[in-house]
Amino acid sequence: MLKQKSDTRTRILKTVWKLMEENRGQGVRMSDIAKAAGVSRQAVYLHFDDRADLLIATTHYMDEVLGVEKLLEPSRTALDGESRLREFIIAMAHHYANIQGMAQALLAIKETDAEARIAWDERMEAIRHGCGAAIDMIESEGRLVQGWTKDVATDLLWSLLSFESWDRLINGCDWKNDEYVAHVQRLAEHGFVAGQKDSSQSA
Amino acid sequence: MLKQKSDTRTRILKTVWKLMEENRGQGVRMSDIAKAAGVSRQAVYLHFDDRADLLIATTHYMDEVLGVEKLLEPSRTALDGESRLREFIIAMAHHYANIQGMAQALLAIKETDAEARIAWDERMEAIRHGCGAAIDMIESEGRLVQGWTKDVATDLLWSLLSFESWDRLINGCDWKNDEYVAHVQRLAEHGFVAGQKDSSQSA
DNA sequence: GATGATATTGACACTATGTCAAGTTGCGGG
DNA sequence: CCCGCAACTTGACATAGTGTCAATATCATC
Repeated sequence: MLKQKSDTRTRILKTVWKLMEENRGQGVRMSDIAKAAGVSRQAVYLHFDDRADLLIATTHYMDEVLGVEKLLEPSRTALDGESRLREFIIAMAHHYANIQGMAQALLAIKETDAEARIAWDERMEAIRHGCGAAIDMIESEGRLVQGWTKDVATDLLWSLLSFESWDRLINGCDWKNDEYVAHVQRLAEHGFVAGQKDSSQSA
Repeated sequence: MLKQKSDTRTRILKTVWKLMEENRGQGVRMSDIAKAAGVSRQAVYLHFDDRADLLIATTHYMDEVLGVEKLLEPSRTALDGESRLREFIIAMAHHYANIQGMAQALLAIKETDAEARIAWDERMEAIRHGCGAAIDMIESEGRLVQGWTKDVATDLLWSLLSFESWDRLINGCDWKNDEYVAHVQRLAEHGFVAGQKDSSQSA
């Protein structure tokens, strides 16, 4: 691995991103990446340890470019738990749409590569944290539907908002991303937020 | 591929099952299977076209042994939509616990193998059908929470009851299977079934 | 014009899948 | 008894993709 953040390095990262999006993360070989980036296959190994390292570096690059922090801001600055939850779902939906191909690729190699698994799990943990923050806020307002523990509600919400879930609904059920947002918001609010403006059968 | 349902064939299938459970579906090679079954590696190819074919055959064998039909009976014979949903969730939870390792293995190869993908999708479709049946029944009783389409509710429930979701909650969040059943039932009923005995804030 | 970092080229080792051909074992029927 | 078939073994081989290594080329810059 070379030290500097060279031009070539960035070009490789951009290429990986592009190829992963084009091929939904599947069947992209090291040689494909090299060729598309206009370098030799070995040049890739000059900059990255191995395939896993390359993919992980790409996700970091994407985070940087996409500005994940900024994406989550509306959720973090929300004034009440319900809107925090709503905004978080919006943010996740957009984010997943951006990282789709790479996520699928990472998801695949994490089965066989320990480092990739760690990288993936870290990300999942971050999302879980976001879920937890929303649930905590809802609970602190006394609006968590009775019967839920904060932990249990967080786990369930986390599962509902997982990439796999998004992928199934978007690519398996052909939902549009705004449908995903609307429906998942509805289910999450029904399931976890008490005291909504009607919407259940009580009217 | 040989014709008869020989002893060896069954022994191989049992071995695959066992190894998949032991290793959570990961890193099980054709040679491992052969060795554990006490046959040569080539004997495996005498009975099965390739790895994908073998794994798919194993799932069929498991279905047969586990009696999937019987497992779903309580759900299918339920008298109302709400209990149909509850029973379906119980059945899925048990089933997932039984097929865990194999499911993970299939999940992995379906990315690269078209036939495996088809086999997996078929199973998913069957589960979706079960979700749809419960939702239909709930809707026909006029108890589907307002705002849902049958299709949308089915998709969401299907996603909630996916193997990936179960796996995340059981192996990622360390839930016990009865916790899974209880919590997922609760969320599903809150989300989709109107007119429950209170449980929301209206009291 | 030597130095060091960057890149190329081609050869190679490794792993796992799947294929092929030749040989073995066991068993039932003529 | 032995023919022949089916099931199985053995060992060699092709292939695909990853990762490694060594020798060489390019080029800026001091």
